[in-house]
Amino acid sequence: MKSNATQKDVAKMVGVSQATVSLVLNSPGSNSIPETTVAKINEAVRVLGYLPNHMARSLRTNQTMTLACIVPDIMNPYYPSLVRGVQEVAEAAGYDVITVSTDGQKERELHYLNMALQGRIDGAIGVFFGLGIIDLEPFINAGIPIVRLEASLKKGGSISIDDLFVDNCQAAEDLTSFLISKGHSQIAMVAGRGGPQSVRIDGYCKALQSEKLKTLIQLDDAFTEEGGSRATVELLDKGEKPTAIIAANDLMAIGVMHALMNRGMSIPDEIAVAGFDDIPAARLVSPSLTTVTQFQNSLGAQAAHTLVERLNGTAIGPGRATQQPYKIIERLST
Amino acid sequence: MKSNATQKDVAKMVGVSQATVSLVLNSPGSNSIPETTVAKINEAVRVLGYLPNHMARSLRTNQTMTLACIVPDIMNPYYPSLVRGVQEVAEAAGYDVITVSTDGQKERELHYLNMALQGRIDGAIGVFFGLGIIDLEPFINAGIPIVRLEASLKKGGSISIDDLFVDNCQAAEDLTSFLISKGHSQIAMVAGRGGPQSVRIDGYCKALQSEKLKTLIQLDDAFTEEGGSRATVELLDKGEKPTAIIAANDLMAIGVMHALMNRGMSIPDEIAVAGFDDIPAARLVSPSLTTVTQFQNSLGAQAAHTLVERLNGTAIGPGRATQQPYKIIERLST
DNA sequence: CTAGGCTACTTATACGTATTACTTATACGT
DNA sequence: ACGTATAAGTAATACGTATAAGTAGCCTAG
Repeated sequence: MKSNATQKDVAKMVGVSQATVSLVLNSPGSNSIPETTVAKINEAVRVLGYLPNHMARSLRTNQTMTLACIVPDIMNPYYPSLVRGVQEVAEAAGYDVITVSTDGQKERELHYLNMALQGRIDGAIGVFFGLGIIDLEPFINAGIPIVRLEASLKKGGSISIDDLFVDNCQAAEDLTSFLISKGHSQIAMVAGRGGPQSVRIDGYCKALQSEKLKTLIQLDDAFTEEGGSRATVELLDKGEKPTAIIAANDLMAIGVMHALMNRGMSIPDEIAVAGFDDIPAARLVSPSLTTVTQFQNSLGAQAAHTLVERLNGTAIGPGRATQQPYKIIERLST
Repeated sequence: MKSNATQKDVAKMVGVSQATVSLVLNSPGSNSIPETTVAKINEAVRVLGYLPNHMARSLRTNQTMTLACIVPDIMNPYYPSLVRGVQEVAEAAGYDVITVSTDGQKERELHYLNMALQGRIDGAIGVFFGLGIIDLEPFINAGIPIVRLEASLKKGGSISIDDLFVDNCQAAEDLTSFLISKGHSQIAMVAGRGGPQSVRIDGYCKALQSEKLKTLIQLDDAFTEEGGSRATVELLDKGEKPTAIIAANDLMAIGVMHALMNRGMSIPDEIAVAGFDDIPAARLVSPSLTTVTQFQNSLGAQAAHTLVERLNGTAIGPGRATQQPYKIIERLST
């Protein structure tokens, strides 16, 4: 079915040609069509409930007014507010947003980027785990703007891409220093193995080394609550007695808290805990979790802004890597 | 830019007509084109990196292979897993999914549904706060399948729409009965004013009345953690001494827990707390929260399944309202 | 030896729009 | 009265695809 009125129908009703209808609809005011005809066309549009066919228009103009927002997993509590930020800015600029989850798989990341080559989207904002800059090059070369969100400054070489990055190394260093300033000297780190956020471990080490304190890192395979719990149990069973634990993300931090509470340790009196990301649950747990926010909502908004500027030609020239802010949110767990 | 190879380019390279290329690409095997030609075409497709232009194809076929998933707010922790469920099934069936947030505003809900009339999507799955069945009728009549997710059985009258609903009234009754069976007789309910989940209050009342117990309802404007806290404080300040509190959703329940802990009350020993929705934070708080899951992931999958069946004609006939399961998840807060 | 049938295609058209190039009628200045 | 400028449109075309309808050549049955 889906039988909508077309410009032809509108034209027939008014008694003009389809071209005239298109003219009136697309250049409001600035053409030679008199008020009376414009009014008649608008009335017919209203009566017939005419809506432009998006596919036809896109085919003609080669513009879809649609962006892709590509994230690893929409169920990961870090991402929804990022997505929301993208949507807000994009829609204000007249773009619709397709949000997709890739599970960090390279092939799925590629699949969605290929939508651009199929003419389905005009550009993309993405957190890519699988794809490197080399994989993105064909898209850039094809003139498809991509804004990448990264956990650290990436050197793109000669390839021109817009990167938004939060300096997670520095953030981890700051968080660690913050704990040192609170009087802690035995600070452990609990993290997942590999992953794009391993720079957080680097920052942690840097802060401790500059104070000549010793590092204590416990890894687990999973970046989840369970992973955090498991790592903490292992740590304690080794006989370690840190006065503070930094987890590589909030989910792990909450796992750390659970493990500690199970051992009857009180937070923050006996031991402090801090995480990364400021997921919604961070302020909901007891005690509320000290963490580092990356202002995901603004980050998404900024990304969309950058992409839209590329698309409408406001921004030209080579891609730029711009640093985005982070902030330690002190709560009751420290 | 976006200069891709077209079927015409492929045809030219092989030395056949564009129609032949289309034929080969769309009816694999079942036509009169010999193996050798097919092979040559496929090779040219590979060499040129041909990808079908989605807009042109959609214009021609009047199918977009894209669905909309319309939710009030992707940042609300209830929705991501629903969305994920939709995506999984839809993509397996060859459909892409556009996820959008409406903030429950009628106009935005309409805006996104209008994408269907513009030929951008083939169908929609939605949680509609603003739109009633009357508003959806034009879409149904236009042959656009919509699957609606509801918190209770809605009578659609003569209008044929597919509804998936979880009997929230019964769920609330069950949850209340569950607490009664645990020995509670003073059970309060904390809820937001209005909202589509007010049926949960009905279920709560029903359970208590059938046991001749008295109801105690405290309302607040916000369905949030703050709302839950505020309502709890008010309740306690009135001198009420419930032994259990049911909140209208998990966020409020967590607010309730915070308020109680601030008063030095221990959960669940002095007072039990339960919520609805099983958001990710529910198992992360301490004590972990007893709640009611609606199996959002399966719910989304089921919705997508229903929609796909409508789209490919597997399911015909009038719309059906089908009940979906829920389950009480007992955790440590009760 | 010819009608019919098959193979392997090709030609032509339509989807709904945006846009360029063109046309007709009127108005205007001289 | 004539040439030109302007107003108010129209006609034609292209975007890339799917598909219905057609065709040329060959083969086989009768």
